[in-house]
Amino acid sequence: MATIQDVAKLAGLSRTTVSRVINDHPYVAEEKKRLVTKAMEELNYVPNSSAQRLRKQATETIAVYVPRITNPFFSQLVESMENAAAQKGYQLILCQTRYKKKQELFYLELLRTKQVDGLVLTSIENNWDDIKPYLAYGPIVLCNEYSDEAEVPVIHLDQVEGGYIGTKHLISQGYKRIGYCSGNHKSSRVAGDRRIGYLKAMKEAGLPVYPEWYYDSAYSVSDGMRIFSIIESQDNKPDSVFTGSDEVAAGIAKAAKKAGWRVPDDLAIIGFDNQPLAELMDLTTVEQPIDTIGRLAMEKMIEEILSKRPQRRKRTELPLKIIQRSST
Amino acid sequence: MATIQDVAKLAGLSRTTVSRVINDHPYVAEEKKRLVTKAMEELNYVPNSSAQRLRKQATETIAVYVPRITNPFFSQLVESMENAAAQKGYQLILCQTRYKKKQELFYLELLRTKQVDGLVLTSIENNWDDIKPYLAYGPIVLCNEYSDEAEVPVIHLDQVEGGYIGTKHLISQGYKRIGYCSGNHKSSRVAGDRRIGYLKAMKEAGLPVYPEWYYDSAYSVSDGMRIFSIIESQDNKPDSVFTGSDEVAAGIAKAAKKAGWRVPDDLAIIGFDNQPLAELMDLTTVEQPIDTIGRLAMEKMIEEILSKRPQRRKRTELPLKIIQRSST
DNA sequence: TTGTAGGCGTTATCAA
DNA sequence: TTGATAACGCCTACAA
Repeated sequence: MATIQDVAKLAGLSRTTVSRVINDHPYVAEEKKRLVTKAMEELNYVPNSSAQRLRKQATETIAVYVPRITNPFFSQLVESMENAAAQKGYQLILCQTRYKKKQELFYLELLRTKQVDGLVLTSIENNWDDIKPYLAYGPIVLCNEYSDEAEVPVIHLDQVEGGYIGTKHLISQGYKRIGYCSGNHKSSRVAGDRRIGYLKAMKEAGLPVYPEWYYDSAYSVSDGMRIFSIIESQDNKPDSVFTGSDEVAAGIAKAAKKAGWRVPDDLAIIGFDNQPLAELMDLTTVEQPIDTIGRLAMEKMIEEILSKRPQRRKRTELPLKIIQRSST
Repeated sequence: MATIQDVAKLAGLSRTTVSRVINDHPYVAEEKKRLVTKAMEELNYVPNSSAQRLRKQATETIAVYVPRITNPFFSQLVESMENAAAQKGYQLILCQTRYKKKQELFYLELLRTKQVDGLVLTSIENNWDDIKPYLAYGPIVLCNEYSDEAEVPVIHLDQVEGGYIGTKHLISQGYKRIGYCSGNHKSSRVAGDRRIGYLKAMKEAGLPVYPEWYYDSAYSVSDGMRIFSIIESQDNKPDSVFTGSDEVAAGIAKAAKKAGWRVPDDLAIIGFDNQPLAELMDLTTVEQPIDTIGRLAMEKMIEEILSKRPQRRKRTELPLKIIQRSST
C-alpha cells in the first residue's frame, strides 16, 4: 500500500505538498500539482482514511438508528437518508435497536468511541436522560420520533393532526363506532400524539370511546389478523378502525375478507403511511412525507456536524394528508 | 476527551500497561489491572477507535451492497446480516448501488481507502473484471447474486431449481400457456438461471414458449400492473405467469382483479420470495431462505477477514420450496 | 510557493 | 511484569 511518503518521493516533493494537492489547498504551483497527480496515479495511491480520521478527528460517517430495517416505514426513511448522505460524501452505519433499550445503548457507544460523527434516531427506546450524556461526544438529530426534553433538532410529522384527520375522515363517512389500534410504546410521542388526535376528533363529534375498542401491540400484518379475530368475537363491535400502520390495516382487511366480512360495509379500515401495500390492498390511509423528513434530517445532521456549535432545540413539523381508497 | 495517556498518568503507570489492560493481554498484575480499570472509569475513558484502526489496520466494519434497501428482499437480507455482524462486534455500512455501475464503483473505494475490512455484495452491477482488482484490498463475499468468474465465497440459492419448480408447479396444476416475467438484468446469474429452470420445465412438458410471453423490466408492483395491461391487450394470451418476485405478482394480481379477471381461473400467478405481501395477496410463491443466506454470508465474511489467507472460490447453494396459495 | 517537524491516540517491539 | 520508544499515515503550524 502506497503512502503519502511514497508519492512524495516519486514526485520529488515533500509530504506537505502532496497533502496540499490531496486537500485542494491554494498555493501549489500547477506544475507540481501535475507531478503529484501523476505520482499518485502511478502508485495507485489513495489516502488512508483511518489516518485521516485520526488526524482530523472526524469520520464522515453517521449512525442511523431504526428499530428494524424490514419495517417498510423505516427502510424508506433509511433509503432517503442514505441518498442524502451519499450526496454529501457521508457514509451510514445501520443500527437496528430491535426495540431494545440495551441494543440502543450499545450503539450509542459508536459516538463515544468516535466511530461516527453524529447520530440520527428514528425511534427512542431509552429515557432521554440516558441518551443525553452522549451529546457531549457529538450531535444527535431526531427524525420521526420526538421528545420534549431533547434539546436537539427534531424533524417530525404532526401526529396529533394525523390521528385527528384520520378519525375525522371516518366520522365524515358516517362511521360512529370507531376503534383504535396502537403500537403501544409507552414513551412514544408518535403513538401518544396520534391518540390525542383521535380522542380530540371523537370528542368534537360527541362519539363514545370504549376501552374494548382500544387494541394494542399492533405493529405487523399478523397483529392485524389477531386484532380482527378479537373484533369478531366482541359483542360490542366497532364499525370501523383507525390503525397505526398500513401493515396492521392490511392484516385486519385480509382477515375480515377471509371471514366473509365486507370492507368497508361491515368494517371500515384506515391505514397509516401510504406504503405500496396500501395501494395494493385498496386501503384509505394517512400519507406521511417519509422521503422528505429523511432528507431534511440528514441535511440537518450534516449541518450540525460542520457548524461545531452546541446543539439547539429546533422543531420542524411536516403536515400529513388523507389518501382515500375503498376501505372507508 | 481522556486519552490513554491521561489514564496512565492517573493510574501512575505507563501507556503500555494501560493498553495491555484494554486488550486483555497476559502479564499484568491483578493489582495494576484494578488501578487501571479504576482510572478508566474515573475519567470515563474509551479507546479512540480511529487511532485503533490506524494502528491495527482493521476497522471491524463491513460494507453491504444492495440495489435499494426498500426492496423487501434486500431489507430482509440486510436485517439478517446486521444481526449476525452485531453479534460478532462488527458494524455495517449500508451501500445502495441504485442499480448503477457508477454508484457501485464509488462504493468500492471504501475498501481501497480502508474504511471497511470487507464487502458483501448482494447484487452485481459491473463486470467482474472491474471488481476483481479490489480483492487486493480485502475480502469480498457474494450473497444471492453470483458469477462464475469470481474466485470468492458465494452463498446463493439454486435459481435454476427455483425457476424449474415454480414452472413445474404451474404445469402440474394444468396450465399450458405459461408466461414469464424477468427483471432482465443482462448479466445477472440469478435471473439467467431462473429462466433456464423455466425453459427446462417447459421443454420437459413439451410446452411452447412464445417471445410475446416474455415480459421484461419487471421489478415492482407497478411493473406488475403494467405487465397485466400488456397481457390484457394480447391476442395470444398466457393462462398463467411465472414472476420473478412477489411484488410483480401482486401487481399483476391487483390489476387483473380490478379488470374483472378471476385469479387463478382467468390467469394464474406465481410469485417469488414469500414476502409478507404474498400471504396478504394469497399468492402461491417460491420461498427463499433469506435469513439463512444473509447469516451465512456474514459469518463467512468475518471468517475471511480473520483468516488473512487469500480468498478461494466456494459455493454454498441452498434449496427453495413452493408455498401454495390460491393464486394457482 | 515549498519544506520541516510535531502530534493525532494506539499498539508492538524490545529491553530492563 | 513493566516501561521507553517507534511506528501506523496523515495534516498543519511555522519557518524559509
